[in-house]
Amino acid sequence: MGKSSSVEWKPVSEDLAERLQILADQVADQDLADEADLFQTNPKTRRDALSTSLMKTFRDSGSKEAFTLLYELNYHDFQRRIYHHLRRVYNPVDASDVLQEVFFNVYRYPFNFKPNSASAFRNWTHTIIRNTVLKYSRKAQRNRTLPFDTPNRYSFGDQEDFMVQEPEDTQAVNPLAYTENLEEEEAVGRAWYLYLQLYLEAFRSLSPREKRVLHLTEVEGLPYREIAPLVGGRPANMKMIVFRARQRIFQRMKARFQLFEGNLRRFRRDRWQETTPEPLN
DNA sequence: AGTCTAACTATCCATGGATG
DNA sequence: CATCCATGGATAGTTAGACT
Repeated sequence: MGKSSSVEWKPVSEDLAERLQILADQVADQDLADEADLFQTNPKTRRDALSTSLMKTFRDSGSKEAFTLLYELNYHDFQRRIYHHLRRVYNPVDASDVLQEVFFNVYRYPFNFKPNSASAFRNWTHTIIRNTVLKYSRKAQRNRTLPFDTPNRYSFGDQEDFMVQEPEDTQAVNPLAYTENLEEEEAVGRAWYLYLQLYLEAFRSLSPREKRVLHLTEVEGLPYREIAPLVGGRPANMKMIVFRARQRIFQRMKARFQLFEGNLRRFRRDRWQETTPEPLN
């Protein structure tokens, strides 16, 4: 059962009922039409259920109007819930940034939403709000942290003052750091490319069935119960195929890395011997 | 040796009752 | 009423033993 907010809901647009009706007709969703009617008679208790319906519509159809309506219906309540979470956070966080990020996440990950109850939207967004507040709080914490050896208190004669911890200037560009980052990026890029090459080589050594199951699991993201009928077998068996395939890939990559390391050591030793002059007797 | 199955553990997430 | 927290369901990951 949904815990609808006690905060008075204020209609953002006067033609809400009409817009809901048009949307329900457009996507031919009777459930949405019904929820829109119930909401008209009792906006206080039916907002969660209507939002759940709208979110389902947005997830399935990608309708921008559905998302706009979701925003209009919920942003007051979201703001209130964000402020509630921020009360327990010590670092300075901008509530409007969090609100924006929360709606951005709703927009970006609609496929994560599972409308299995009327309060599904409320519960789902509760988690998003909490996690977003935590994320911003941690970020603020990091930006306020000083190195261990930085004095946070200094004195002038008999006067003492505490150093004000200012947020870092994220816009500032340090040339040395910029060059280091560039070199680091290139090194990471090369390592990643090598890693992918070895993975591909190991993947090719798998049986066609193993390749298919691994692809369906890791690329398509299907659960085992959906993969089982596609390739034949039971879900438990799919687990084992994936488990074994990953083990094989790991073993093969490990062997190749060891070979690679051995060759590198030999190469370095040979070069050292070539370039080092004979000791004088 | 390779494959399948069942059983167990770990983790995530939604839910609903308890609490202040 | 808002929030906390224990609980249970769903799913993934792992292990062990039976089977071919």
